[in-house]
Order: sequence, then structure tokens, then C-alpha cells
Amino acid sequence: MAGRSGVEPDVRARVPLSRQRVLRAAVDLADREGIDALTMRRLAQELDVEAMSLYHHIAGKELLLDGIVELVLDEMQQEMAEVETPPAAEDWQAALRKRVLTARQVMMRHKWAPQVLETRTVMSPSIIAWFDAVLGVLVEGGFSYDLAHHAMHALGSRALGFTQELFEPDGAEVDDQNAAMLEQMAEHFPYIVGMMAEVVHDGPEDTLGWCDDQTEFEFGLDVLLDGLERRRQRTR
Amino acid sequence: MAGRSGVEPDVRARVPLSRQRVLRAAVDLADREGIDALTMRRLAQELDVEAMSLYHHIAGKELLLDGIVELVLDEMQQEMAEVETPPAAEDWQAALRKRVLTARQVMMRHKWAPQVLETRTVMSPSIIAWFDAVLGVLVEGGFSYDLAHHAMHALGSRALGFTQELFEPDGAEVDDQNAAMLEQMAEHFPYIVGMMAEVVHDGPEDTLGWCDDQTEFEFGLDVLLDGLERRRQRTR
DNA sequence: ACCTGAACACCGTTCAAGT
DNA sequence: ACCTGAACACCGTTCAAGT
Repeated sequence: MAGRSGVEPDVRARVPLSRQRVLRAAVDLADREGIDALTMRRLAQELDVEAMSLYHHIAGKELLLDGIVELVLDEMQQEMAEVETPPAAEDWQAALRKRVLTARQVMMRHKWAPQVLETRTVMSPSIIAWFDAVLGVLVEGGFSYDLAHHAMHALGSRALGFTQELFEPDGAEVDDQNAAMLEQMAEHFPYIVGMMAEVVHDGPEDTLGWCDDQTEFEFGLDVLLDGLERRRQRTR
Repeated sequence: MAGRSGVEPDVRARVPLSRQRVLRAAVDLADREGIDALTMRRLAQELDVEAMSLYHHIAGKELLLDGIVELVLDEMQQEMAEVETPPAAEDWQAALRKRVLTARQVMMRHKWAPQVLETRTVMSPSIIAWFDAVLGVLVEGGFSYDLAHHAMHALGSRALGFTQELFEPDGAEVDDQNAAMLEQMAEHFPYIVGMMAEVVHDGPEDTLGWCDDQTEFEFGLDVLLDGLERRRQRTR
């Protein structure tokens, strides 16, 4: 009894380090405190270990980033395995839509992932596997390899469930203070001001985050899917 | 004569620092040696000055990055001013296509710009101006503000002339060495291997960079533009 | 085989001091 | 007003030493 509670911190410290344990801790840390908090030193601290110990399991920071991206992609694949999807040969648009929106769900749990993914230079097996699956949907859905190739490029990062969120709402509230500024803006930016005036007011609390990311993501995805379907039919 | 050549380094050093001069030097440095080379210390060195002197003209690293992005956007606007474009009311697709491809041309001169742009949190006047112009094309082209708003989201980073280049070719040559590996891959990634086999062989030297970025960018752009036009007509 | 401490060569930034 | 040198609190990583 005395021993039980007294040594608990030591017990935790005793769990041997491993590549898997380091990577899981890194993902957790990035999820909780953002990607900037993920430094070798901080991560070591999280694992009750010295920074240099990490290098026995992961060769460096870049390899660490490769590793956590791989973990996220594996999570996406696992999610796909647990979910009902229509066969691609029957309805490729529905199949791909489901796959992409599943990817997006996972990305939402790891907001840092897109940013890190962009900086990767090598293609891990996990990312190849994901692209292969997307490509599979297209090909089984009746795309030639040539058109499917173009389609992959057109989808771009959307195939992985994200796009550049340019001007993040980020608390861009349209309150009285910058309502005055807005009026000043109208002269130089008539269209943006016009749009804000017309689009914003559907529900008072929607004013803050007047762009619903999920809706907009799906809109863009559907424009692409529809456009690709038209091109597929044209080449038959 | 003796004075002329002897003091030239001093003359250069004498040019007073200014926000503009610092920003131009920063863009030059990033263009030449990549964004990682752009550190406060390195930039100061480039200007024959101590790192701390920069802080009298630019308040910090983040402000520096804001500044160089602004310079790139101004370059885009200037390029647009010098170029012939069809009036949006006549052919909005051609007008927007021209604008986006002009943006892309500028981005190609500053490869680091997309990466830096993504990390900006505040919206500078320059970026607002660009978005306002894009929005203007849509509205003058017959879009309702509501549909134009969705369209902006669908375009995403493409409105600024770039997209995530996922798996950069990066010298991914299909030589004999990884041709063997490819065969091994076929089992796990049948579609990608199938696509490579079928799409790659249009010209021997195209094998290296078998994705023509410009062509693919325009393909994706056109799928979006066509899809958006269809939705515009549907809501008339 | 695994972990550590000290050290190295970098960062961005603060602050007091120079002109 | 503008520039500087020293210093601070961080990085990632190397290396020799411990167990």
C-alpha cells in the first residue's frame, strides 16, 4: 500500500521508450498545444526523459514529423475500414465523397496535420496507400488512368480532407467597432463589403463565423466531383 | 579615382536602412536561398548591418513575413494592371482564368510565398484587395453574392495562383533501380502502379517530371470554373 | 543497448549603451 | 533617431561518457 502510491511516478518513467510511444506522445502534444510546442526538448520532457534519448528511437526532427503524419494517415485508413461505403463501380461520386469527408474528420482532430503534411518531401507508404485507394475509386468508377491522373491533381489536398483555409475567421467579428472601419473599406473594396452586407445575416449568432467550413468544403468538393463526372462521361 | 573604388563598400553600407529596403532584401534572400535562409541574423548580414538594427524598421519576424507577402501580392496586382483582360461582364470565366494564371506566374517567381501565406493570421489590405477583385469578376459575371461567396471558398488557394503540390516530383525518376521496387509495390498499390505504367510514356524525357504542373493546375481550375458556371446558370 | 550531461552552432528578441 | 554589443531563453544535434 505504501509502495503502491509512492512509486507511481517511477513506474511511469520505467515504461521503456519506443518509436511508437514517442510518436503517440508527439501527436498528443501537437493536438493539445499546437505544432509549435512540439520540440524535441519539450517532447522529451513529456516522456520524462532527456531530449537526447529520443534520438535512439527516431533519428531526428524531420523523421519525427514524417512519423506523426504517418500515424494520422493510418488513423484515416482505419476509420475508412469501419465505415459503410457504396462500391465505387456503382457510384464513384458517393464513394469518393465518403472517403474524402472521412479524411476531413480525422484532419479536424489533428489541426496541425495539413501544415506538417505540406512540408514532407518523401512519400511514405501510408500516403501512397491513401492515394492508391482514391485512385482505385476513380478507376473502378470508370475513369481512364489518364483522366484519373488529372482528377487526382484537380482534387489536390482535398483528396486528403483539407484545403487551404485562407482568411481563417479567427474571431473576425463584425461588431460596431469595425463596422465603422467596414464603411471606410467600402470605397476600396466594394465587392467584399457588398457580400458581407448581403450574406452575413442568416441568424444573429452566425455573424461571428459566417463561413461554415464544413458546408464550404463540401460545396467545393461537389463542384469538383460533378465537373469530373461530366468529363468522364465525355470521354466514354 | 582613388576614392571612387576604395570606398565603394562603405558607400553601400551608407545607404540608410528603411522598411522598403529591408523587405526587398528579404524577398531577394528568400528567392535565392529559400525561406529557411531568411533569418533576422542572415538578413542583417545581407544588408551589412547588425541583426538588431532591423527591429527599428520592422517590429519582428512575423511582421517581416507579413511584409514580404504583401510585396508579392502587390507584384500580382501590378502584373494584372499591365495585362489585357476581357471584361468580366462579358466572359467572367476568361477574366478569372487570366487573373488566376497571372497570380500563379508571380507565385512561381517566389516559391516560398504559398507556404508563408498559409501561416499569416491577419488579413493585409493587399490580400483583401486581391480577393475583392476576384469577387468583383464573379459578381460582374452574374453571380449572386451568396453563390460568389461559395465560389470563393471552392477556389480556395487557387484564387491566389497556387494549390498544395502533394507529392512534389522532386527527382522521383523511374529508373531501373526503383523499377524493381515498383514491381514490389504493385501488390499493395495496384492502381498507382497501373497508372504509372499507362500514363508515363509520352516522351522519354517526360518520364522524370511526368506531371506537368502548369497543365494540371489549369485542368483543376477549369473543372472548377465550368462547375461554377453551371451552378450560376442554375440559379438564374 | 539504452540513456545522459555538457557542449556546439544556431534561433528571435530584450536591454542598456553608444553616436 | 538610428545603430550596436552583450546577453537571455530558446532551438536541433553531436559526442563522449555513463549503466
